[in-house]
Amino acid sequence: MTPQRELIFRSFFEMDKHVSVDELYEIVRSIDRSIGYSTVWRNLKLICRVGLAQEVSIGDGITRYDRLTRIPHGHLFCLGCKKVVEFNADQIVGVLAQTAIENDFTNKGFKVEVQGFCGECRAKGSVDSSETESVS
Amino acid sequence: MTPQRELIFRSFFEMDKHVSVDELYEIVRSIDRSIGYSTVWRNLKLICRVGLAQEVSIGDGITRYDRLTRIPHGHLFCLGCKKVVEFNADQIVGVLAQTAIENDFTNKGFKVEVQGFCGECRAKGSVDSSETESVS
DNA sequence: GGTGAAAATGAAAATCGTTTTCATTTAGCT
DNA sequence: AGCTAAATGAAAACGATTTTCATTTTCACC
Repeated sequence: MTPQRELIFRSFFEMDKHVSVDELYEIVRSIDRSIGYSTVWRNLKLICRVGLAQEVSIGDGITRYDRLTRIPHGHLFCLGCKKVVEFNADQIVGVLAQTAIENDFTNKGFKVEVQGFCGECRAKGSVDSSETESVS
Repeated sequence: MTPQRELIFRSFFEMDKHVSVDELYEIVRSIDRSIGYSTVWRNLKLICRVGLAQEVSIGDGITRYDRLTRIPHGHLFCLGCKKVVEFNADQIVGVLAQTAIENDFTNKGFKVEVQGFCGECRAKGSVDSSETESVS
């Protein structure tokens, strides 16, 4: 356990939101100026590999890292301000587990994401009306 | 409506799986050798913009395009062979809609993805046991 | 407390999918 | 047919991710 790794791990698990490599890089850099970008990247990958986080893409080309808790949750993703709100997915996991079984899959994880606009963005009028109701 | 666009649209909507730009490019190219990559890319973006498809990322860095039907569905994604199986998500949309309302979001779409291993991959033993149960 | 092998780091470069640019062609309207 | 806006194709630009490699550090073992 190098001091760099310790700092990266600590910083990551203290976050209350999904960070990108750049974001975490800036954070650890404010504490230790000498840490390299690739070290941050490699350690985030490591955290994923050992199952403590997972990569999430919200469509803007930037990979973010979502700390995995024992509490199943999904994400509400605001198309306006890019805010991410987590919600409890207890009701959904059962359905998904059943679905996996029915399709002869072993379930190793899931992602549930709802895209939309939050109240603030609706109030600000930053709602792109060209967005169509979509269904995956 | 240019002939290139028509070919790209037709080809895309005939597909029964999610295609990447490269895949669709190869397909239309086997019919019209002169079509450019950027034309395929632009038309896929266009299809998304008008709400007939949506981009999906399954974590391998390649964006695929999922034709939108009126039938809500989720995806079972095999970590072994990368196969994607769709499943009906009727049971889940209600929960998600309710969740959106509770969080003051207007629901514009959703994604439900289950990662795991399909029966074939389990039989072939191509199951990476380092994969941990994960929960988003 | 040394010692050596394996692992981790930092800087830079490579990679590769995506996106833009721009000159040219084409479609669609009158 | 003539005009304008839109679409196309080739190439270049872009940018996040990933690899390379020389150097440093950790850690197990003596």
